[in-house]
Amino acid sequence: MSSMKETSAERIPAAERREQILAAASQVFGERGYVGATTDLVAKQAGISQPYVVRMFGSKENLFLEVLSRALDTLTRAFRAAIAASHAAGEDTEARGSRIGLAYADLISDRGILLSLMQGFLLGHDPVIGERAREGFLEIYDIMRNEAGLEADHVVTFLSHGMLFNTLVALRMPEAYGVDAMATELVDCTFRTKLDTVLHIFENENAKGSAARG
Amino acid sequence: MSSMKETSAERIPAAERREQILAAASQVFGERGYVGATTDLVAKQAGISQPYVVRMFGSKENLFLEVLSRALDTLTRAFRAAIAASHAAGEDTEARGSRIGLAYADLISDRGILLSLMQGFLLGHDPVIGERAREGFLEIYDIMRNEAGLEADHVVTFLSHGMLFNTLVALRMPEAYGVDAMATELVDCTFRTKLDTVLHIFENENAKGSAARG
DNA sequence: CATTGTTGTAATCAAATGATTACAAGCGAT
DNA sequence: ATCGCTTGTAATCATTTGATTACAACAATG
Repeated sequence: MSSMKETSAERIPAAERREQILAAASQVFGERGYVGATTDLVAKQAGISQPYVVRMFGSKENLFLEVLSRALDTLTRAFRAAIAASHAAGEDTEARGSRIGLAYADLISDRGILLSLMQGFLLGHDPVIGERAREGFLEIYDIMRNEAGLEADHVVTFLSHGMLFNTLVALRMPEAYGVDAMATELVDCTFRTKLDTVLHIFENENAKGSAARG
Repeated sequence: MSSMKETSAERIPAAERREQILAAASQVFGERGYVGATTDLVAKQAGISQPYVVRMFGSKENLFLEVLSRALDTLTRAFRAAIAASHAAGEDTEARGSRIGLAYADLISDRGILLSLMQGFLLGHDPVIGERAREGFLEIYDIMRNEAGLEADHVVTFLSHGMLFNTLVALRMPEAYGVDAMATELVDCTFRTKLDTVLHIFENENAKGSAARG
């Protein structure tokens, strides 16, 4: 459906190949982190050779920065759309916050986006990636504060839930849903309306893993 | 004062050396993550040779697992102490939640603890570390739910704030305090009563870095 | 003082990995 | 067709790094 290994070695325009690599990198970086991901894994996921990945982006660091920027861009775009819709509907800040929350949760459909962001946030010590990650986080805060017009406390609460959301996804806690009672309750209570989507994603992921092994 | 490079090559009992290594590893793993940290960096931080680190724990993975377990243990101990104190004082669940929150925030005095935990949470894909991290997270949830007696929603809100707390520390956002207006407000609003502690820690860290360079 | 176990390191290994080089193969324009 | 640009890989490099080995220094014990 979405992005299997597909396309094995045919000639494809660089711009299109670039998108494939970015999609693959988003998944791999999101799953293994910046250091844990290898350019070879990204290449295999994109169905091309490792040197091509490096040449296309110059370095692994540049590739990650590009993934980070894309993720940030997708997120800010989604937030601004939600804010515009909220303004058009004449909602109060409470409703606006909820609407943005929905937009955020929708991004889970591509795990790579939220997880690559989260992985970036844990790289604060890195001189270049860390700086970019801080900048991105502050941009999100700024949008909610000054474009959505939410109170500081409201934004902090929102971001808090977002971080738990990301953490549970990174932890693969949904895999324990229905297995462990505490996990089930925690996941239930965290993902709420997006529970079905989340469980569906992890089901697919597990099935894929089993198929690969079997 | 706390843990500089100290003790250069003297003979020290294995048990004590073990603690030094664990303290060093907690810092290094918290800062660079499991993959990004090297046994050599841990060794240098502990003031010993790299092979000794590996031999003492068998493998880097075992070392991380031990750091993770220690961090979890410190945290659960602090929580249980707070819960006991709250019960002794006959507080309601609201006050109990606040008290546990204080206990959590106090752990920031050793950045390694919270950051190593957080780094562990992002390793959900790892068969062994991921499993241990899930188990640890659920143990925390279980304590708050069944020992502190908090409602599920209350616990989720609590954990949410904790994850934002950790994320901002990992991002080194406090370094932008007083520099960037948005960052200042965000940090202010997230760390609240622990603001002084947090800023103090980052000041020391920066000073140490400058001293090392200069 | 020899013996034995503990504490520690220098040297080195093998594997992983990001990056580079050289080269091949397709495709469009003249 | 062939020249030149784009798309792609195989082979290889240099570094990093977790782990291993061999050995040294010291301390306790008899």
